[in-house]
Amino acid sequence: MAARRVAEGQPGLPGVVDQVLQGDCLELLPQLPEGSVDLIFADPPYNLQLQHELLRPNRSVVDAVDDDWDQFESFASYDDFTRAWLTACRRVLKPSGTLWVIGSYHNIYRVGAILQDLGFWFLNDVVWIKSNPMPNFRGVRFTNAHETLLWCKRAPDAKGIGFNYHEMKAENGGKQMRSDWYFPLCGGAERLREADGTKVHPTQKPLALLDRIVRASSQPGDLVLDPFGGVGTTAVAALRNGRRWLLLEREPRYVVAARERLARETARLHVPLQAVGG
Amino acid sequence: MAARRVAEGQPGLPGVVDQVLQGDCLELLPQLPEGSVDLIFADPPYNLQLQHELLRPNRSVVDAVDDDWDQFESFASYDDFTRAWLTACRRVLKPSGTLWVIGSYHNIYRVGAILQDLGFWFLNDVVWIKSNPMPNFRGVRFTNAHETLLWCKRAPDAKGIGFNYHEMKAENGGKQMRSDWYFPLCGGAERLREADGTKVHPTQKPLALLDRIVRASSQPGDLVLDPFGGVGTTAVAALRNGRRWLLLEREPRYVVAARERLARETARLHVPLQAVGG
DNA sequence: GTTTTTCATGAATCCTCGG
DNA sequence: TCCGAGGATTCATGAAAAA
Repeated sequence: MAARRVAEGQPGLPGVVDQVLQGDCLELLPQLPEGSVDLIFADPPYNLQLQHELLRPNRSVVDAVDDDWDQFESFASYDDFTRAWLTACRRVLKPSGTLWVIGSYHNIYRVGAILQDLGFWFLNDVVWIKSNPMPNFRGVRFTNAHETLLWCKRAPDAKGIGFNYHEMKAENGGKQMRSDWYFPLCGGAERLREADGTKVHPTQKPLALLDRIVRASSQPGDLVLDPFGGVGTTAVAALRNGRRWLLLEREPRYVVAARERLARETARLHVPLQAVGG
Repeated sequence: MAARRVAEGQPGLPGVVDQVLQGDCLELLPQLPEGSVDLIFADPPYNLQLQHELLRPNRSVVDAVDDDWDQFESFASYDDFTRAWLTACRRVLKPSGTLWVIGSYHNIYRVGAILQDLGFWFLNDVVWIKSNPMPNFRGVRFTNAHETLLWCKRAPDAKGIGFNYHEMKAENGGKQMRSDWYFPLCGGAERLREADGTKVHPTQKPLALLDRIVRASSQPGDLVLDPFGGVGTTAVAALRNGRRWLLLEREPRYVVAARERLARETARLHVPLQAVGG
C-alpha cells in the first residue's frame, strides 16, 4: 500500500522517490518527512464554475472541463481545500525550497492571497502566454490568452533559494529571463490520447513549461514534488533534467497513464541517443 | 468644499463631472449617487510590503515591524482598506457598469479575492506586458515585466455590459483582442515632470493603456470614475474619447498637476487639429 | 508523391429581448 | 422569473481528406 511505503522512505525518501503514488494529496502529504522536498509544482483544480453549455459559431459544443474533481460548492469550500493542501505542502518543503502554482483567473487570486496568509513569500508571478488560445466565441470578452504562475519561497526570510539565473539568461538570448513566457498549448504528439483519440487528461500542461520551471528553480539531484501529478508532465521534466521526482495523483486512470509515460521516458533515457530516432 | 459640491450634483452628477475632486475616496465616494457611474478605473496603492509604509483602512500609516504577526497585520489592514473602497465603488456603479483594477503581485491577489468575495464577477484578467521593464539588478529573480489588470462586472448576473468588441478587434489587426497587452512604460514627453526634472507622480500609467480601457469598456457620453486619480491619465483618456469623467485624489500636488493637465487637454481639444502642431 | 482544402478542437466563469 | 425566438459569433494547430 502506498501509505506504508511512504512512511518507510525516510530520510531523503529513498523508498518513494521517482514514483507515482496513488491517493489524495491531503492524505499522502502528511506521511512525507518534514523539510524533504526542494521544489513543488502544483496544478490544482481551477474551480471553473461553468454555468451553461457553450456553442461555437458553427454550433458545435465546446468540450468543457466539467470533471467532478473541479466541482466546489463555494469560494469558501475552495479556500478551505486550498489552505489544506498548501499547508501540507509547506510542511514538506525544505527551508530553502520553493513552490510554484499555476491557475487561471477563476482561482489564482484566491490561491495567491492564501499563499500570503500562510506565510509564503512571492518571488515572481509569471504569465504563460498562449500562442494558440481558444477564442472567445461570443465576442463578448477579450480572448483569454494566458494563465498565471506564482513562484514563492517558504517564508519572507528564507535563504539559499536556488535560481539558475545564468541558465535562464542564456535561454533568453543573453538577456534576463522575464516574467512573460510564451508557449503553445500542449497538443500534437506530446498530448496523451486514448486509442479513440480523446484526451487522457483535460488539462495536460506543455512539457516546455515544466522544463523551464525545473531548470530555473532546482538543481540536479533535487527532489521535485507534484501533489496533483496528473499524467506526469512534471516528472518527465524532472527526469530529463536529472532531478528526482515524486507524483501524487488521486485518479486511477491518470496514475496508470503517468506510470506508462514515465516508463517510456526512463527506457528512452537508457538508449543511446542516435538509436532513439529523430 | 468638495463635499458640498458633490452632494449638490444629483442626479447624473451635472455639478461634478469633468472635475478633479480633492479628498480621500473613502470620504468622497459615499457622497456620490448610487448607480451613477458607467466605468471605474482604479490604481490603488501597491505599497503593501515596503516595510515602512503600511496602511490602515483610513490610509494612515502603520508603524512597520518585521515579524510574522505584523506581516499578517499588514495584510489584514490592507484587506480592510481594499474592501472599503471596493464596496464604496460598487455602490456608485450602475448595474451594467464595470470596474478595472491594476496591480502588481504585491497586492493584486488580495484585491482579486476580495472582488470575488464582494460579489463582483470577473470578465477578464489582462496582463500589461512592459517592453521596457526595470531589470532585476541582483540577478535573483525573473525580470518583473508585467502588471495585472482585473476587469469585472458588478454581479454574476449583471446584463448589458458594453464591450466594444469590433473596435478592439480592428485595433488588433482584425483578430480578437487578447488578454496580453503590450505597452512601454510611461516616459518621454508623456511623463509629467517638475521643473527640476523629477517625476510628478511615481507610478504614472501610460495613456495608451487607459485609452484602450476607456474605448473597450465605455461608450461616448458615459461617466468614467477614477477613485485614485493621480495626475489624471484616466481623465485624459476619457476626455479624448468623448466620455465624461470624475477624478478623486487625496494628494494636493497631484490634484494641482491633474487640473493643469486637464486644462491643457481641454484647450487642445478646442483648437483646430492643424493648429496643435504635429 | 505533393499540395491544398476541410475539419476538429483547446482549463470558457461567452447574449438580448419580449412575453 | 422563466422560456423561446432572434441574431451575432472563432484563432492557431494539426490531422485527415481531397485535388
